[in-house]
Amino acid sequence: MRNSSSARSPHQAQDHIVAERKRREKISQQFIALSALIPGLKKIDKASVLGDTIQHIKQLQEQVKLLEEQSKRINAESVVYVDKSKSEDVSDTSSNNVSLPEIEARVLENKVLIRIHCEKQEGVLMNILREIDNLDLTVINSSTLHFGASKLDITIIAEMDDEFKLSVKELARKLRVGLLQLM
Amino acid sequence: MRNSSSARSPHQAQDHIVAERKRREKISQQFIALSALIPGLKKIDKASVLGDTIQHIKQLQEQVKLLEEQSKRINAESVVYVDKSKSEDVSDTSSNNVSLPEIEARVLENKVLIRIHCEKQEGVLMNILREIDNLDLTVINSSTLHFGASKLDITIIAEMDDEFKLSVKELARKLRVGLLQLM
DNA sequence: AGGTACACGTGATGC
DNA sequence: TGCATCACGTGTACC
Repeated sequence: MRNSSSARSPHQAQDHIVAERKRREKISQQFIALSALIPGLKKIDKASVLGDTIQHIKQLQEQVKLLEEQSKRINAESVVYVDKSKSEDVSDTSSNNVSLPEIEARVLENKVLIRIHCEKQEGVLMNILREIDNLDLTVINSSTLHFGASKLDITIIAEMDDEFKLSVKELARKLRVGLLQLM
Repeated sequence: MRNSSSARSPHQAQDHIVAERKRREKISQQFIALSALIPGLKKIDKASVLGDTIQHIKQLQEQVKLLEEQSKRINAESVVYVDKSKSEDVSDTSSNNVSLPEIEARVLENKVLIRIHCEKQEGVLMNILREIDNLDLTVINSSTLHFGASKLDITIIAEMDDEFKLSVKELARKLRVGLLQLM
């Protein structure tokens, strides 16, 4: 109604205007602030800001969910737990009980550390050493520890010739190939 | 000006009104959609929605950043390559400096294998053994190999008392806590 | 009552 | 010329 229920004294009307101005200003500022948080925002009209914000939030939430799942996986119980949560998934649901050997290789300058965690078996060490020899590595030190009744934990420190350096990946792969065929 | 520069024919004026209505409706809908994405939102006025959205986005972005860093750490930090045919990417672009010790624990029946790969340092072995003693473990065998000039690779086989069994996770965690405070 | 919040119609501006 | 977007003042409703 033009002027029935809403009677307002002049100062009230002015207050109203000012208040509304302030409200708009606040919202406007937040739109600006929000825009700054949305990457790759080209149009800055309200609808676009809101739309892109919605998309961005969805994307972020999805990403967080994924990363957290991954994080859970890592911290989940496995037979092997490596500190720094840097772990290899060893939990093998589909695997057969005849556990395959685990082979790990590290390279430091021209030295290489090779570690094999495997089933106790006749002649394993010899085969490993032969394999290492094939790779032109010189053994500097080695240790063979018996773990329980059935497992062996072998660690070897070796030296690489300068003219024949390998990446850790290649190394582990070659060792695996060499070892698997005799198990 | 009341009616100088802005002359509008009746249907134009009506179009204007309708268009504006549509625009407002769109924005309004997006506010609703946005509200649904913000957890723990109590007030639903525009200012609050925008404010909480801003906060939520910041929080999400922070979280993503953290998780991604952690993820990088996990996938990159080490030069370790474990077999199981699952290739680890070893490429380390953002590698960090002072490598923390890597602690690994395995449990087999009442035996436990503990392996620590860390910087060469005075008294490391003693501290480890003390820590192991604190955990009521009995050392059966151990090996300390020097890897290059700066690294140590220590492997220990120990026995757990039946009445004090630990999970590998607890074990590694306790060892880490015990070790980190002296590095 | 006094404060807060909203939707509306309207004039202005920029492509 | 139109079309889209905005800020404004205003009426209204809720507590």
